[in-house]
Amino acid sequence: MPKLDAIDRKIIRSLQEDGKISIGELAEKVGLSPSPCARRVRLMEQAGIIKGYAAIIDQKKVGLPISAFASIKLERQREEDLDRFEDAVSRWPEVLDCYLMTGQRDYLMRVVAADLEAYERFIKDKLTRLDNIASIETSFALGQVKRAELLPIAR
Amino acid sequence: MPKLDAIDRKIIRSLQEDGKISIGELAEKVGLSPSPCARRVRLMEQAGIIKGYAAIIDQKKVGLPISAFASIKLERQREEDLDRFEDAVSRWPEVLDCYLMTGQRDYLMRVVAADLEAYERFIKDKLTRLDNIASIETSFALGQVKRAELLPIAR
DNA sequence: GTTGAAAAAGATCATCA
DNA sequence: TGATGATCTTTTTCAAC
Repeated sequence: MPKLDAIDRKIIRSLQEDGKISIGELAEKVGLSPSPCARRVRLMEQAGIIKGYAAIIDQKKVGLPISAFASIKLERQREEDLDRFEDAVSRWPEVLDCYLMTGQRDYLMRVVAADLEAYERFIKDKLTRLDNIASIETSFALGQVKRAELLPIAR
Repeated sequence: MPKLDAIDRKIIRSLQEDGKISIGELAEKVGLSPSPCARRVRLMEQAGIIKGYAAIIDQKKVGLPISAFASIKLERQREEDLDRFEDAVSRWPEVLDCYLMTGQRDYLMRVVAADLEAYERFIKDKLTRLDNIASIETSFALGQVKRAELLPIAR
């Protein structure tokens, strides 16, 4: 894994703020000429540091105002039980974020939905269909205060 | 606010999967010629449906392996108390996600950090400096199972 | 909404320092 | 690792249909 220097970090920062910035502009921002700048970007893409580029969409404006957080406890926590659960989660498009947690609960996931009914359908038709679920606790978000893409990387 | 038809939704879907796809390729994918396709993208950008474009960065690979979830309860919940809290959150780069919640806890936020010490510093130097914090409960993520950008929009 | 063409901007690559 | 310059691709912006 290549080490990141100050210029790499500047590049990452700029690309998180604007993924569509041109190489020329980016190069100018970080104090390089376009070629070496493009080379650094390519290397970071290949190394998986830059995983990809995405348009950021307003959830509400596309009819998905609900974010529900579900805390999930499994009955068994062997490696293969976790893998099976994680495979399922990866396939469900309603689950936007999912973390394996320390402490009481095993997983914390954020599920988006058009309304409460759609969320209930997700729980009933998908989540509870898995054997191995010990408990589910849901809290709903009243609003998104922040969802940032910009990681707090040292300058 | 313009209504989204099936083609708009396809465009959104493609742009979430690859924010850097060219207009030509995108047009082909959604079954349009480039000009109207570019126009639809521009309109959705202006309407704020597409909020922007960002590079997706691997948190671990840039030295930020810790994700901590902090549940926060405020002492007072008047409009202005919430606003003040949300302003602070918006300014703190360590907080990547933050939601206003129903139920017992007022806010749920995800804080990223290089290590536990950095997280503690965030809590001590920033979060607890706010008056109006009644309680903080932290759980740590052992790993990120999923963080998707692709919203589950009806086809 | 489509097509086609021309102008402008951007990406890429070989090469040299 | 960075700079330069030639080349090739893509985007944008028109017009006309």
